[in-house]
Amino acid sequence: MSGPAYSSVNTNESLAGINRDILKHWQDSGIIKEVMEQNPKGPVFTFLEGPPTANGRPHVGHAMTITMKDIFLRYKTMKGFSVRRRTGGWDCHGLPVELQAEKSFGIKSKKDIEAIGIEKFNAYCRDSVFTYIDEWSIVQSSLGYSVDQKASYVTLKRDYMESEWWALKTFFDRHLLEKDFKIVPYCPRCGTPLASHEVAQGYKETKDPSVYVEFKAVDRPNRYYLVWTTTPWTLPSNMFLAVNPDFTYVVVEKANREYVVLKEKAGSLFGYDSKIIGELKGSDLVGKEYFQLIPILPLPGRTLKIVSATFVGLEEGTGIVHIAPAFGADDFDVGKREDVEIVNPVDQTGLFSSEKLPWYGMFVKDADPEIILYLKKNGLLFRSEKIEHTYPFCYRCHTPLLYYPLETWFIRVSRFRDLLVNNNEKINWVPDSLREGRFGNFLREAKDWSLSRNRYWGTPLPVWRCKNDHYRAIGSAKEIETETNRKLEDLHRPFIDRVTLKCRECGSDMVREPYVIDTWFDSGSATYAAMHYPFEGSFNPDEGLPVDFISEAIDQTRGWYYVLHVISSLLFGKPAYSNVLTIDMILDERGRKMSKSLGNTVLARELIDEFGGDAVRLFFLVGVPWKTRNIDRKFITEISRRTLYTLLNVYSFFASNANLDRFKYNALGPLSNNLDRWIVSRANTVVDKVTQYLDSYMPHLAFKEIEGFVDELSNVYLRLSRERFWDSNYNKEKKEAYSSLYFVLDMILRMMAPMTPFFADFLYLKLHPGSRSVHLEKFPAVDKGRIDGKLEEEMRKAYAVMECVRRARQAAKIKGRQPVAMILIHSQTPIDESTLAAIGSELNSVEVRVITKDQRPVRPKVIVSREVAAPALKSRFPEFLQYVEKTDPAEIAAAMHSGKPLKFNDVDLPPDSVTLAETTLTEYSSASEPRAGVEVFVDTRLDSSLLSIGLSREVIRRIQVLRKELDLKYDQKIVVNYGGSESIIDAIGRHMELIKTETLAEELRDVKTPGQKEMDIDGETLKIEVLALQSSGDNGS
RNA sequence: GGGGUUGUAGCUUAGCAUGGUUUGAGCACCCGGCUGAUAACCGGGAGGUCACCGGUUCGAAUCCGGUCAGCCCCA
Repeated sequence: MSGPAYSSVNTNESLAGINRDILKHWQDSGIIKEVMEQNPKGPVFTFLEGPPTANGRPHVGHAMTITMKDIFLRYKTMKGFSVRRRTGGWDCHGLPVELQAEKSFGIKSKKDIEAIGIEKFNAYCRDSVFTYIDEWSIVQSSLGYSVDQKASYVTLKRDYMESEWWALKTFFDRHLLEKDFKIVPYCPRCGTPLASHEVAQGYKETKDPSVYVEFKAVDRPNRYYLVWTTTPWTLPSNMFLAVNPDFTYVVVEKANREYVVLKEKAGSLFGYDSKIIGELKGSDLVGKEYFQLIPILPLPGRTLKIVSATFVGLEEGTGIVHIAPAFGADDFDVGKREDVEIVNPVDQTGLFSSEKLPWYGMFVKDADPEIILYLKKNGLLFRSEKIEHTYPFCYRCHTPLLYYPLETWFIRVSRFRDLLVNNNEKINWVPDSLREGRFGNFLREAKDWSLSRNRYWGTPLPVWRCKNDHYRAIGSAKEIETETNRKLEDLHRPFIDRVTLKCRECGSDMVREPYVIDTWFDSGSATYAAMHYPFEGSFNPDEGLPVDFISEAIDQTRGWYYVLHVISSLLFGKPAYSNVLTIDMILDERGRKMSKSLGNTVLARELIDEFGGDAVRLFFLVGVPWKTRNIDRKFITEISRRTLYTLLNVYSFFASNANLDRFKYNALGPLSNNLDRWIVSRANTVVDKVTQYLDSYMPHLAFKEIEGFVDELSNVYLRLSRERFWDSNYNKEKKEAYSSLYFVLDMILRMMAPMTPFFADFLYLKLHPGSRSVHLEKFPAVDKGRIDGKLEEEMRKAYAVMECVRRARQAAKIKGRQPVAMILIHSQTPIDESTLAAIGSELNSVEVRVITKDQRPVRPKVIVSREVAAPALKSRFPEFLQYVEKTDPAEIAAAMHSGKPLKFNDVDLPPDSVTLAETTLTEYSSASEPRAGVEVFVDTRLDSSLLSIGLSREVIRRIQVLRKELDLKYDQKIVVNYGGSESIIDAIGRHMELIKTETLAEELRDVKTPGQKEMDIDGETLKIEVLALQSSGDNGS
């Protein structure tokens, strides 16, 4: 004989334990690989992993992106897609890695690195990027991330870097990769420019000087241009003043000097009674000459003059801007436009390097006070104060950054703004607002990409140069190998630095430009470089781009999303991806950003160990993914209990009953019972919605739908169906009930498989003892034929009736198990009586009747509005009250409906003096549910026979409680010894058979025994003892 | 300083694109009930200036403008 078909579950099983067991099952039986290789012939769905760096530990935010990605990988697999590029990826290069290496070596500068040797330094970097690879791997697998970790792309690999070289050479040949002299954010202590995202990390509140200085005009003896700056150290390098040609400027007279400032600023600078002696357009000022403010540095062969610039704004300063082309991007552009030679008296360590200056050898920021003093002495200082603002500091050594002119290699992104914007239109952004918002805005003003870094650990820039300034880009390792006749194992520094080439133009030696590239170029190249394109044939941009799906956190809009988009657009002309799901940050329990300094970072591992992967995944599914959310451990428990433990119990209920009846699921045939047809209809409706939500990348809405359905299954369907499952008669309808419950459970588990992969598989395997994994199954398809919208609507109404009955009973203090004689139901829309039958057991009434509006047991009631009627009637008001009380409300109602104003003793009553309402007849207790349009009336008159049944129900329940206390088995037979007050004994006597069947009692004995427990039922006494019957069927376990 | 985004009960949130009874839920809390799957459930209660100010409108959580705060990005 075979055992039970459906194995039992421990309803207290820990989720973390389930996760571990299922993971082991997957690993032992090769299911993970099998899942990833599903549907080889199916339609293709391509994913791309955004590569993290494994030199840090995965935190809760990483867990969330993993969850989001995996949901869609699993969903698409179950929908029959062949999911491609299902691999991880690791970002390996860059300054943060170097920083860790420096710390570990205990060094601080580039000189130190070169003293150690680049080879040794880079070897350390290479190892350190995988410091936490094991922890990442554990987190990924314990979250169920279904990607091939072994196949991960790694940006430090030779093949990967070689593909980037190919791209860079392509750009070089198209004149998109060029060397330029530009202003870059630069750390004078570290001797390197910083990437914009690095700069962003270092903004701090700081106090800086805020000075207004006077530039003397050439054309008018006493005229001065008033200029504001927070960087006095740049004043010796002033080469222009800039005004906005569209603004209006005024000339203010004060202490024998004429000052030119923006009209709007005259009041705040000179007081509102200042003497304005002239007004000029900005364009009138353009071209005017002025004297050098600090006449020390020579300005070769030119005069100083005012230029026009639209970046001059109204908010800050005086409307006249000091321009030092060496120290600001806007300034630099002016210098370039005017075609002047840049004056830069500051060296690469941030010290004044011109011996002519009195501040020679000082760090520029330290020279600020001295310069202010100099200006004051020379009568050029109008005002000097301090302001607080944010300024970028080096995130590594906290030195204030300088905007400094350097030779840098650029990618000419700005020429392709239109292409970038057009390609953006083809992307499905979730949430939609990013397309036009943050991302779109950024594209419209896309800047040239400053690509080169004066550093060590990165993909080397593959450009060589000879002494005659001929340049050549290399697009493959082979190109070098052929030319040098030497094998090139590693493309990194310092090995690549040793490669010299012969110049094709002049024959002289070429050496490599000594830069590495921005590490963002690495990750942004993932589309093609991960496939070693074009050196291998497995990827073809015509078919392989855009990839179908990527998903990252919001900070990647300007990060990975951007670089992917730029590189793909410039290289292949098309967008890199077509669907993007973006999530926002998880904050700490108090809503603060997680940060190392606050020590409030939550590691992914901690959470998973505590709650299990499924519970953690569920937490991410509640609420809108692209809104910040606070981590809430109590809620993680709560959400899994609400859904997963409920399902566990539903299964447990199913399994224990189905096994008793030896039920085995075969197929879902036609259903005769309304409840069964209803829950199956609901299941299909839910599948339909969930499918739509997942297809539009709204996982949270999909889950919400399932969550609500699980509740409905447990608390409506099962609650109302329990009696049917306990029926000893194993008939066709009971089989249908089992089949329905099984069918619905199966659908739910398959829908949840992408969301809670472990738990869904755990129960699925129990439901399908022969199956290998739910993840090898299909996502449930909607059976439109099973959807009955009208029935669903009817059930909603029936459920509302149930709630009303409970409320009405409670108001009349009649317990649920006390039967009543009559319940009347009125519904605004027709209500189907067969649906009401489904809730019959809950109503517990001898008779249930649907009535029309007129049949309701109510009478009209007149309500007098005292605050309206009393002032009109004055002393007659009490008389009026008496009249209303005595008169038939119907009479007053008729008068009100006549349309004429009401009168009382010849006094006109103001409108709204009385209003009509209804009152329920005293024999009934009523309740209504306006949204469902139903109203119920419970007959509160209980005769002795009803009360007697009620009492016997109470007795049954007490016996059941004792059974439970004794921990008896389902089918354990018992004997009951009872006693108590007269009405109880009478009730037991009258309903002996009912009590026996309900409690599995062989015998009820009216005797006094010492073991009897005494209890109180609404003032009546019941004494009772339950004894297990030692029968032959007792097997003791 | 600029751009984006969010702000609804102690907590998690629905509603907002298409304005319309008293802003719905869940958790936690209090009272009552139910319980032969459930740490479940049901009824009731308390808890909301829908961040704030102003505008449009007969009517605003919803549309518009501004302010404040958090977060992201940029300078």
